Amino acid sequence: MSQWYPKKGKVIFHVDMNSFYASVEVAYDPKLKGKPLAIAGNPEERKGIVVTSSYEARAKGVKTTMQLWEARRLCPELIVLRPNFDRYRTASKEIFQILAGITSYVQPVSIDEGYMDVTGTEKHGSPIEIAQNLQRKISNELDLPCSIGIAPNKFLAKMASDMKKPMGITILRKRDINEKLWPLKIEEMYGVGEKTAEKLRTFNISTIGDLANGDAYQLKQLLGINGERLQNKANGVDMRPVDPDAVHEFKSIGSSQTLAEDTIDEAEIRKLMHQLAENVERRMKRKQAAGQSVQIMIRYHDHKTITRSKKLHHFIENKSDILQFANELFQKHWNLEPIRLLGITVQDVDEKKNIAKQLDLFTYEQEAGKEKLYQAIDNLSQKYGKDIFKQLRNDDREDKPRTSFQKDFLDDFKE
DNA sequence: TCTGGGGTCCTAGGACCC
DNA sequence: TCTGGGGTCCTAGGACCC
Repeated sequence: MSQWYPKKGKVIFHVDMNSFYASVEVAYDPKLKGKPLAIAGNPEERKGIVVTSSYEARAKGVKTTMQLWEARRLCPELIVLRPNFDRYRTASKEIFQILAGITSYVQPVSIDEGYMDVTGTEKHGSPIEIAQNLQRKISNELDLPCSIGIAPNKFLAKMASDMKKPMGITILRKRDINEKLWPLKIEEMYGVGEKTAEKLRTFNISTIGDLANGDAYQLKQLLGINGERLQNKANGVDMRPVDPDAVHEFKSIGSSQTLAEDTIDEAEIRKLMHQLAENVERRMKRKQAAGQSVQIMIRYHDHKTITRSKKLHHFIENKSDILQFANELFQKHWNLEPIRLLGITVQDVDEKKNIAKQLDLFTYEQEAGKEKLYQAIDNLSQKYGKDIFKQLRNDDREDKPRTSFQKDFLDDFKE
């Protein structure tokens, strides 16, 4: 005899560490417990802004991104520490190891938060019991507080974890959204920032409920594909799976820095470019990665920011290569006005083991040697008109059979 | 005083190919 | 010949998140 079962949905957790950097510092030095604490950039320079603060500091009005001098004015007894990223990375690894004790479907989304798909893990208890145990374990073993949202999908879990802090556990079922989600102001919705909230307000949409029940066609006109997605989420619909591999699919690695003072001094700029290229190289090495385009970012004195990038024909990973292409872009595009910030990012990045799969090793080596040639062809084509040379280059890229002219040219050129 | 630094995803125009 | 449409790649910028 067949029996009807309600189709069971998924159970998704969103685990969110509470004021993570500050909490790690307190766990590391318990004397800080109960005191107003802020983690901030260099207080001597203008980048001295609050990155995170303890709840004691928040009670005095200290907020993330606040200028340090302002935070100190609000809270004179504020203890300020510089960030210690190695410490935070270590704590993060330990947290995710604890989560992995329940299921392998864990997707870290940043250093201090992640999703879990705990569907079918009944042997560890009911969802609420699992959440309580995780929270207790992270607190007992690492002395770190977290909030956990429990829901049928990622979006609702994310919104739920935000509802009770610190050390909260919140369940947000589909049938609860009308009461718990819809009254929230639209800017509290994950994925809605200042600009989008502003646009939505012109449509008289000021709560998540307004968005859920808004005109789908109008929303699409206003926000494109994002309008559709946001409205679905507002209605509790989000099909994105928890993807444990997403963390390995990083796409860019960059480093940028605001200067102590705006500058046009080329020696100083060169020094900073070196530093940035070195940072990028170090982080690429750590991830065993290489990338296929280079982007620079220049922020001028007036805050105007430009990005310029170049796609390469081969993968790069070393400081010298990164610096070379970054410098070329910089020379070409700097308008000689005072610079406030510089950045270098390598894009189209992948782990080297994956690249080796795409390209056999022979090709990989060969590609590296071709870059100079391509560069020269680019130059020549600018000088003599581009058609013949462009064709030449495209044919070469695509490994089409070459005409004898092209072959001769290439051979000539190599010598 | 003009908010740091690390990211992801989307859009839109131009070039180019079919 | 200027006549259309579709698709992909590259580049630059914008919005958003932690």
